[in-house]
Amino acid sequence: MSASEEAVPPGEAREDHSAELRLWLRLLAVSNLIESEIRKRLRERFATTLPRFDLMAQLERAPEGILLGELSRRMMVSNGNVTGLVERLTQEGLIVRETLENDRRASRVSLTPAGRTAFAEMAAEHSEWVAEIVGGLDAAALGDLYHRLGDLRASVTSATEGPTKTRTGDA
Amino acid sequence: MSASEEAVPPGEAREDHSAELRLWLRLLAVSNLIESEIRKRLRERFATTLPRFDLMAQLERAPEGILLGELSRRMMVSNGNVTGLVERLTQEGLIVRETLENDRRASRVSLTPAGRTAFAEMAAEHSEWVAEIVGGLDAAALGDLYHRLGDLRASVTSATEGPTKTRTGDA
DNA sequence: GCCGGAAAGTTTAAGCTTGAAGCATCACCC
DNA sequence: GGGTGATGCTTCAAGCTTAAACTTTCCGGC
Repeated sequence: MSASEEAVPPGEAREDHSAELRLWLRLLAVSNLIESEIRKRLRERFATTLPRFDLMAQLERAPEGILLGELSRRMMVSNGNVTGLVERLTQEGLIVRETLENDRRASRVSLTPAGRTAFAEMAAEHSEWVAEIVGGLDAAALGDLYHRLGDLRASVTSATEGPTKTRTGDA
Repeated sequence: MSASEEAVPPGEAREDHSAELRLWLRLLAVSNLIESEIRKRLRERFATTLPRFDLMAQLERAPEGILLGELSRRMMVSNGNVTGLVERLTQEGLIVRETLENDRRASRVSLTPAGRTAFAEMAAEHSEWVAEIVGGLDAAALGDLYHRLGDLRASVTSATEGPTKTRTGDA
C-alpha cells in the first residue's frame, strides 16, 4: 500500500522501534487483562458474553431500533458476525427484528422489554466492575490517560488512513 | 494501595462511573483498532495470524525451547488453545515439538530453522508497522502513555486480585 | 509394589470472528 | 419495463478461544 509512506530508505540503518513496541505490547496486555475480567464476570454473573452485551448496549442507545448494517458499523465488526449475534439474542427473547416496509432487504432490531430489563441490570453491575478495575487511578491520572489514548487514536487513524468516517461517536 | 472493596453501600445513591467507562471504552477501541490493523497486515503480507505470530515470538526469545504449559502462561491463553496452535504451526514446519526424556507428560517446542527465518522477516516488518501506527506520538507522549498504562495495569491486577505472578515480563 | 493426588496436555462443545462469495431487493436510467 | 449497479444481509469455511472433562504420567507415602 501507500508507496509514499515508507519510513526506512534502503541506505538507512534500521531504526530502533523498541519503545513503540513496548507501548503496543503493554497496551494490548492491559486491554486484554481488563477484557478477560469483564468477560469472566459477564459469564459467571449473567451467563452472557461481551459481544452480546455490546450489541444490547448499542440497542439501548437507540430505542427506535437500528439497522443491522448500522449495528455492524457501530460495533466495528463484520456483517456476518452481527447476523449470528442477532440470531442468538432473538432466540433468547432479548431483542426483536422486523423488516422495513419500504425496503425489504433491511431489518431493524431493538430490545424487547425483557431485553431492556436484563440489560439495565447487567449495565449497572458492569459499570461497577469497570469502576472497580480502573479505580486505582485518581481522576487526574484517569483523565490524562484518556486524553493520551485520544492522541494515540489520532495517530492510528492517520496511519491506517481509513478514517473516512470521522464520526466515531464513541461517547 | 487502598483495598477499597465494595464502593456502593445499599443506602447510597449510585455513583457516576462515566469517566471510568469512557476510559475503558476508548482503551478497548484503540486497542482493537491497532490489533485489527496488525492482523490485517499479517494476513495480507504473510498469510498468518496474530496468535501464530505471538507464539513464534515467544519461541524466538527462548532458543532452547519452551514447555507447552509455560507457553500458555506467557501467552496468557488456555492450554487447549496452545495445543491447537502448536498443531498448526508444526504442520507448517515452523516449529517442532519433542517429548522430554525425563517426563513423558511434557513436551518442549522450539522454532525450526525455517521458522526462525520466517519469524525474523515478519518481526522486522511488524516492528515497522507498529512504529508507523503509533508514530504520531512524540517520545514524551509515548513514554507518558506507557507509564500511565503501567499504573492502570497495577490497578487492574490489584482489583482482580490475581497478582500471584508479578513476573509479567512484558519487556 | 501400589495408591492417591498433582501436574502436563488433549479433547470437546459452544461461541466468536473474519473475508469472500452469494442472494434478494432497490434505485436509476433509458 | 428491462437492464445495471449498488445496497442489505446471509452463508460458508476456516480459525481462534474458552471452560470443563478427561488421559497419561509423575511423585510421595505406605
